[in-house]
Amino acid sequence: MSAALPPFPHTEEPFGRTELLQLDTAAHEPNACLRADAARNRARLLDAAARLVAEHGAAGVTMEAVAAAANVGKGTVFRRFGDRTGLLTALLDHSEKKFQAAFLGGPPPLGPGAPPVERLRAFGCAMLRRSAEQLDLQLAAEPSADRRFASPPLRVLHGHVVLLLRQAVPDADTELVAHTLMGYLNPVLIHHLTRQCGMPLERLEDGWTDLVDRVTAPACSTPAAPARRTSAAPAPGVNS
Amino acid sequence: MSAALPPFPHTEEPFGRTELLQLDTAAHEPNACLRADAARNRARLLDAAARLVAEHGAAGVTMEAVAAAANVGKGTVFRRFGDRTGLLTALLDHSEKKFQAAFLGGPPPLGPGAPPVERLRAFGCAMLRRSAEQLDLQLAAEPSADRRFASPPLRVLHGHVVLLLRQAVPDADTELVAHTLMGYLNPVLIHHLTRQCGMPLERLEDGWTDLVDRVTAPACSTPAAPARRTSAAPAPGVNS
DNA sequence: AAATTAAACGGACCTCGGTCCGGATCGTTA
DNA sequence: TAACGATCCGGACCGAGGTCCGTTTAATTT
Repeated sequence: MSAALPPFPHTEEPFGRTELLQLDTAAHEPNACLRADAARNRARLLDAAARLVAEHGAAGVTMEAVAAAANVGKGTVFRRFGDRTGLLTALLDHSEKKFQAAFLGGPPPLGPGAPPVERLRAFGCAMLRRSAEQLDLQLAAEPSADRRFASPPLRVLHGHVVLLLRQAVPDADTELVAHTLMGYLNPVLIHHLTRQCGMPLERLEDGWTDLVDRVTAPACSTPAAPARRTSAAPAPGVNS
Repeated sequence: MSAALPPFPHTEEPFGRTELLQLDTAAHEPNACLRADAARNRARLLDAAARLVAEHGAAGVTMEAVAAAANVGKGTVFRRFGDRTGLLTALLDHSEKKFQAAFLGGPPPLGPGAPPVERLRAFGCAMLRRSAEQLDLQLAAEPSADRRFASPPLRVLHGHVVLLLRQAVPDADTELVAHTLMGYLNPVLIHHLTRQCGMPLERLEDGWTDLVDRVTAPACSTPAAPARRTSAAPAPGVNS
């Protein structure tokens, strides 16, 4: 119906189908097999974009402005990054990679070594703090609807949480619980709570640890939980 | 910095500052004190929009198209509804009102009369089902960032959940927990899970009741919950 | 080194959301 | 009913995202 053939053959796959959990470095290592000029322009563009963001904030990152500032045609920007969110995402990529490395292989309590529940706590707090900076960029990069949850970075994060949850609360629909947890860390929500409602970040962090505790608490005889047809199975559809 | 004076004096307040919880009917009753021609055009526009949505889906609702279909100038559309999301929101308004009435004053288990936890369960399931239809419209009406959480409809929903939570789990930062719960019901997430991952709605419903149970479970000695500086107080900042 | 081809380039062009403002209308007051 | 001010109307206009397609260029083959 709408599955248009790629208008640009080699657009930086806005959101490829990275298979499950694994550092998505390889698939995303940028200047890998790019033609020389392409790589050069990519660098120029990213550089220009960063400059613009520094000068005029995320809102100042106009596709035309970036193109101009990089001495490059508008079409080139779209070819490389697909669309605006693609460009912004690429800008955030560096910080993203660092964070992934931290909770996948770094030292405890974020990385492996600590008990799952504790890692969950650390995970959320780290994300909250990371979002506190970068908030404007993250908001601007927020893709509407579809891609939002399909994006590789989010998939990695989600997958990580699922893994930890499976250890902490095996008897649960971890997929769904993970989405709940991740929802709490949604930049849009964080923005609303901190910037619009004026909540201090500490309160959000407390809320997070409390949430983790509640969600991972042993099911100690909930009073009346009628007819729960809990289907905690891996699920039929394409997971994510 | 950006607080522009209203370009249009009488634009249907996209998102007014309705004070706290209360059926926002009064404040929003549409054709109230509108000039005759304005009211007439408002009706025409809404009608045209509905027609377009029926014919071409939510994506077909272009501001220009609506204006044309209603035999009205483009500016008029913006004057009345502020922007695209305002128009879409107005379209969803009817269903919204019905739903609000149902859980605020309707029969149990949705309305008052049942125990809080049970009402919470019903609430989520009802929302899930309501979203299942209307999904495309809701997605299209989704305002980006800012207004997302400031919108009166969402405030009412959120407020309701807060109220129920205060009864069910007095010792908790209900504000935050409510946001968590509402996050689970986010149309974008529902869309992803049902349409993109192919999860059956039933699974989401099970997930909801399970979530409610976990979150409202009595705090029965969580193993090791170190140094939780739980500040469950009404909170300093502007609540929402 | 010349030929070949896949990919990259660039900018004209389109669409759509949103703004502006001169002129038409409504509702009211005298 | 005549005049007046507040409100509304409409469509020209603007900026930004996104597409197209003819041209240029980097890599590979002969």
